[in-house]
Amino acid sequence: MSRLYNQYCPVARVLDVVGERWALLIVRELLLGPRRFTDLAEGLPGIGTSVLTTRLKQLEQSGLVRRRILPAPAASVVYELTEEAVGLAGILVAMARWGMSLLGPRGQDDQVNGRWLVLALAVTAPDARPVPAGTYELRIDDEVLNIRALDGHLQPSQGPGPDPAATITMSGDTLAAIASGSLDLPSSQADELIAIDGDAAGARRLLESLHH
Amino acid sequence: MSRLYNQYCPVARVLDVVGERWALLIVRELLLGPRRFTDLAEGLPGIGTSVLTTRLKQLEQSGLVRRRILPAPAASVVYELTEEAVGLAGILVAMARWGMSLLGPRGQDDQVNGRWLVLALAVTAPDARPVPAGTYELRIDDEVLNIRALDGHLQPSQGPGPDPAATITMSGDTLAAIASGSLDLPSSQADELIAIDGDAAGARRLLESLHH
DNA sequence: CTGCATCCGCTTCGATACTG
DNA sequence: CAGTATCGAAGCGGATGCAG
Repeated sequence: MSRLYNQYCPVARVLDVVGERWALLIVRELLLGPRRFTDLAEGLPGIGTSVLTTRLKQLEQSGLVRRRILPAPAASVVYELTEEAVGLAGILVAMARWGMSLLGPRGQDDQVNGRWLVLALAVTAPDARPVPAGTYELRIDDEVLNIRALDGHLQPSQGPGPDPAATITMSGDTLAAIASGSLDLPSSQADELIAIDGDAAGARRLLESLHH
Repeated sequence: MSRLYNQYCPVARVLDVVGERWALLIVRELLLGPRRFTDLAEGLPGIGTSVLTTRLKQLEQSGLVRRRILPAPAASVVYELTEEAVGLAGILVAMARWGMSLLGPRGQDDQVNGRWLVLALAVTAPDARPVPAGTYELRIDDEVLNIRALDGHLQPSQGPGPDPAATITMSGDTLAAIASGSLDLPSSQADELIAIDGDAAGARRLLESLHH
């Protein structure tokens, strides 16, 4: 078991469960949908597989993560959040919102990942101009994600979007550049780096909300 | 510097700054007002003074905590949250809300502290029946705290309340018993353990919201 | 190939003792 | 009171090994 604070305090109890290194980032990875062990390891550079194993076991024991074996023919193991863990989303959202102010310019050795920034996008968008309702599919570095927009609220998840209003293709580097503000969105440079198929206006509105 | 994740992700950036052990609990302690080094150490059982020193330096360097020397005649050192850190309150609130479901019955060796539960009180109250507006002073184990209620929102802070509508005196154990549900509030047993001076109805309403 | 377990060098933590 | 010094124990990161 992890080292406990032994405090009768709700905040301390949360930290008992997800306060150790990597734990909340694992939850972040699973927020967009189930993932396999190696996918998680890849999305968490530097974690070390033994720590990942330990954390997954701890999270499973805490009832936050479920280990599930996909039905044939896949037959592989995936990890997914339980219903208990959906409450954690509120914490992640609060962290992501405040963290946007800490993001600053992209550091020398900062890794970039499409799912991280899609999450950031979904969290910051409600503060910006509303995005037209619909599903937007994002293809970022060979990863396919989607965001469902409904009355100002944005729900991100992994996989192709069902009946997308627009499909946006770009690199993670480009998305990071938008987030950092180093790439202006209404620019010819941006048009070269971003391919939009479908509702271009809505897609632009979505991306604009990442940096405002 | 602390070990960084090196991810261009708002959540990871937050964890870079407050993700290490004890960091968020230090912020929790400071949420109710400035505190001295030894007060912090006392409110964080098991921390070890060298870790506390390290964390305070890191938080100061991150611009979240300010080290201030009180004017004469006190002339002692206090630590307080900066304006940057107020955004952290949203994270703590999200954690406290979700953490209430993890709280459960009080464990064998769970420490109890008035400020922790006052924080819990302030966070859960908006979900319950509204508390009449006004300031409520809480005296818990020789610690004096207060909660300002205004249209459903509760703002806790340390020290005596200005012009309190009611003064509530009780032990931390009693407050924990209410939170855990092991002590029913409208009961003769509770009346013996809780002393209310002033607006008893409002005070009861406040305490009721801790367990609903 | 995936999903770990094991080992090792290093860092961090917890606890206590000590100092201006 | 406000820390610094110290030291054993625990945890982490990286590499490697290996079974299904």
